[in-house]
Amino acid sequence: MLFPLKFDKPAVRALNLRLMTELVRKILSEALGRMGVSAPERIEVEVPREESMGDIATPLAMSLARTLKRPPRKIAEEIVEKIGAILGLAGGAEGDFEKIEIAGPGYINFTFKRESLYRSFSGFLRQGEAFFRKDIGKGRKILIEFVSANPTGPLHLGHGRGAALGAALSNLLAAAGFKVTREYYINDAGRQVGLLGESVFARYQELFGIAYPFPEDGYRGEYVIDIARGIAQAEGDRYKGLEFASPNSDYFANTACAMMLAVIKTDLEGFGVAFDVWQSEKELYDKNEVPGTIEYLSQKGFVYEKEGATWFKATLFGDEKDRVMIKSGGQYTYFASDIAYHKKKVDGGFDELINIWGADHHGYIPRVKAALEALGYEKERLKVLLVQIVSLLRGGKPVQMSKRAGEFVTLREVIEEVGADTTKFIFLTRKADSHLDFDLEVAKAASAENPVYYVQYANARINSIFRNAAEKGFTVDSDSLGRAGLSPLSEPEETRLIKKILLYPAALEAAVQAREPHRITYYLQELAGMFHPYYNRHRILADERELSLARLSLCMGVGLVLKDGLRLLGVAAPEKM
RNA sequence: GCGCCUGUAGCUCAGUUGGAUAGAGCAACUGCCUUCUAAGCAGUGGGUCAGGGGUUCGAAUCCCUUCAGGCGCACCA
Repeated sequence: MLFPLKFDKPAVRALNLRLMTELVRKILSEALGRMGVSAPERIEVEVPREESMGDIATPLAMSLARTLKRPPRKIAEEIVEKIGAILGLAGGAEGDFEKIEIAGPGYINFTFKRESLYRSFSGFLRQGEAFFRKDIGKGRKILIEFVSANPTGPLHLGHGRGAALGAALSNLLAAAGFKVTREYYINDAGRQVGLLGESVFARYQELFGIAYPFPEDGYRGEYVIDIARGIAQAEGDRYKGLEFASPNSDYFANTACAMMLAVIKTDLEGFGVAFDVWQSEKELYDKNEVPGTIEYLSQKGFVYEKEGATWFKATLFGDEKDRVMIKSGGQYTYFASDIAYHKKKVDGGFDELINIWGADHHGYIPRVKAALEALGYEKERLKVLLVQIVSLLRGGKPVQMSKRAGEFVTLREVIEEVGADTTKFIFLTRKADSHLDFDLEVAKAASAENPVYYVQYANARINSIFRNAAEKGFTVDSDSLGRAGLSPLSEPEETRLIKKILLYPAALEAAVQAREPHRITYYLQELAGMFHPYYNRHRILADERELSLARLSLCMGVGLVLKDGLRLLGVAAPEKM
């Protein structure tokens, strides 16, 4: 069943390249229909590398060559012929295309008329943000869990990478019509917090001159002493000389954990990363959700006892071995609470769960997915994004970090040294699963040539132009500029910029679908990389008023996209630099 | 030993989900500020897409294999 072709609808007429690709798809699909060929589910279209190859191209004829058993160019010819007939019928629509031609091994290249591009661009200025947005999510609920660092120490650089990615991805998905919940899971139960508590307890005793044996695997960082001081300040010497046992041990563990968490929250705030929910692991125990979940799995027959421990039959769901939930000593494993946690997530009515984990946890994925499946959910519902290790360098040399001695460079220190925007931008110029070398000297000393400044500077320049334009009596807002005539724009760079801007929604969509914010980063660099040379070659505020107005419109478009993109990445867009 | 990630220009990395002649930024060299911000611009050089096989009209992209780096293979978190 073919859709009705109505090209003169404003929705198609006045929109952007993304819709233009849809227009091309529709035409192609219709052409195939008339040839008696069933169209593929998704007709491939792409932006050709060379400008001379048109604005949009499709390798459709080539991919059909096999099934039709005919030469690609012959197929292309027939498609183009049908398109000619369709456009003739549709009336007015042919006005959008400058030419449609066959090239290379069988590409069909579409070139839009310049006026058509200009019309779309003006529409964009008047529409504003609505132009960028496509409702891809349609209200689907996504829970995105990230950072979730143990509250036993300060955040380090790797956490920062996860934070930057999670925040940007959340922004991106929310902008695309998903209902996003940002969540931090706090591992505030179990052995590690106890160990933190004991470490603090030992330092506390030291403050009063009492030698308390420091726990074997204790936390040796400087911050432990800070916490001990804090407690000494609040409570004085009332714990002096006591044993580390309940209820004192609980007090120290909980207090240390709470204080550490407060530091983490402050650091994340300083990094510009916010969460909607802080989910406590301890709360899962307090509300009996961990034993409850095990019981639930047990009723389904996925649990057994062996050698005094309680096991989950993970192998039934594709994991390589079964996993312990309750140790023979009676304690729950981390995995046990994790099952309960993920049950809570899916029970919350989320259509999709995204976890951002450090790559060193990748071996953990099959068992969590297995647990989800045992709970009755498709494992596809959970998507785990692995963030690779960040190697911290200074001047090309690795910065020594000894976890044993508790010496490591924290996220806060890096932010203080190189700045939050730069740090985020560097994280977001890599895809998550590639290793990342973070060189402090490069990030900082090269700040003049840092890519983040390159992008921000383009926006600052545009704002500077606007200030000057306002002084000269131009009305500088997107609505009035959206009504300016664009026909004075005759430079090839100007058309190129307009096409790039019209491509922004497609870039967003690709980033959303792939769940990869770094695509936005690259897009912005490309856009800025087109604007700076243009600015350098042509005066925006030219002698003729009409030309100035048209160029101001162009600048407005560039600025709007830059600001929107930076905002999604969580990076500032200063008006002056 | 098994599993996952990575390998693209001297360095750091992209590469639109299999398409046309593989890109950018650094670094190197040469130029450009009395005109809207030089955190900028113009120009030059730079490649066995780790190696080898395969799949097909077409491969950096998919499959197999070898090599190299990283990370996992707990009744740890």
